[in-house]
Amino acid sequence: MPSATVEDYIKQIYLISDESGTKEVAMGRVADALGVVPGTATTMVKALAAAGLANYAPRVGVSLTTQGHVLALHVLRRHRLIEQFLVEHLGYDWSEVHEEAEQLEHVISERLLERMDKILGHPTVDPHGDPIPSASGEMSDNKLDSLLQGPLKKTLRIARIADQDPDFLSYITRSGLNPGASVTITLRDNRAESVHLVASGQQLSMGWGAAAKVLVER
Amino acid sequence: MPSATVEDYIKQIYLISDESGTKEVAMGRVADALGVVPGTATTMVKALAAAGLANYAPRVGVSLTTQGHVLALHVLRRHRLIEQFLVEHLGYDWSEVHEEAEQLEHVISERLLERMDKILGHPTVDPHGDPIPSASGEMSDNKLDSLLQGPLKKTLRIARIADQDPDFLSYITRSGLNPGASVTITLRDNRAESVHLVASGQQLSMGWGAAAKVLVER
DNA sequence: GTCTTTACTTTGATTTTGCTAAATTATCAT
DNA sequence: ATGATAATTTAGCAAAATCAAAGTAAAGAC
Repeated sequence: MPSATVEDYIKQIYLISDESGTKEVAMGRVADALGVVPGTATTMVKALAAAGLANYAPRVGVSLTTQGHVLALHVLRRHRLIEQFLVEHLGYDWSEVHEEAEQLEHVISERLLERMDKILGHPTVDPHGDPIPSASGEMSDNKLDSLLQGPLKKTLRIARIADQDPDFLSYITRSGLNPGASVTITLRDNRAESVHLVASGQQLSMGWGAAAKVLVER
Repeated sequence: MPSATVEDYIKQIYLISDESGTKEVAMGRVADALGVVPGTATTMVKALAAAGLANYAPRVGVSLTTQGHVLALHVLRRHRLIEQFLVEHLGYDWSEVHEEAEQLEHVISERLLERMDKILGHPTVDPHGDPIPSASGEMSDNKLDSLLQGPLKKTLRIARIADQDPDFLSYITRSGLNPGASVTITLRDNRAESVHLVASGQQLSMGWGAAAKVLVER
């Protein structure tokens, strides 16, 4: 069985690759994501390659093999199902589930995972709106617009918040921008790099950095 | 934070001490319980002593300090609450919860533990009838008779099965001797070292080894 | 086209954790 | 006292994961 550290590396490589849209992930980004010095990442990624989980090209980056991809989706499935379970059945707030899931994802058994899945009714997204891979490794990847791309003056639905930081998430909650809530983009100001919104009757504005993390649909 | 291994050592020392009724636990028993050679146990127990969790007297044995005792009860609380939760809320059979809890007990957060406790209604025993220490470290220790000591021809209630082996537990289930079930001891045969019972209308008999693990009350 | 910056790799070492094997020593029962 | 049993000591291994620091390569600056 892969160690918790290996699972974390694979997961991060997957997430970075997915987010950036590139197959190869630069070592620097891996090192950053794992909070280690670059040399450590290089060493570890070589080990992943030796274990058949990744392809490593020096000075280019790392990509996942089929096997690595499968593992990444398994880890993500565990993580997100746990988050969903904590919110649905343990009374957790969605802003506080990440840390707990981070630990549990490495020790939970297949059996427990599938029981949770069944009890939850085979959910396809977690509390943040992140898609949950199926047991067979499929995952919906409908491309969503962020508040930076979505149309103005239309009623949109918050589909996903692409950040796990509790502070940011509770700001989102306070602003009435939880997944599922409705929002209308009233104005985008390119000079000020800000977006103006109306959500649950309230007017508010946010900078581009934050707006990019709020994904909407419809 | 103590490692999973440290927690396992402390837990086992507690359990052996509790079961044998002696404060000091011989190193051999520790080594056996943890599945290591005696030298390993000696080294580890010295480390526990250095960490203030145990008192170690060479050639005598190991006992827990107050701190170690507190830790042991915490670990036991986690383990047993998890077992109870798996049975009550995840549809686990009581014979299969032990392994899962063994893993989870080392990573679950205090917060999650207390949520589970609350949702379960602050149970005082787990699915095997083992008492669950309270958050403040108290634990009921009503001395129970086993089938070897209980009175003959009285209706007794199964209170606890003092074994975690899935095989044994599913034998218990098949025999209708789950915790909570009623049983009557009809005969004890000292020559044959056997006990004869009636449980849920069925007659059965078991040897002393097995009978000692079935604890009854009333 | 050389230079410099930045990113990455290499090397060598360390730390932590847990373990074993084998030799030695103490304890206890007879 | 003697021998058996149990525990201890010592020395050492091995895996996992890390860092510091020196070296190298590639890319853009000029």
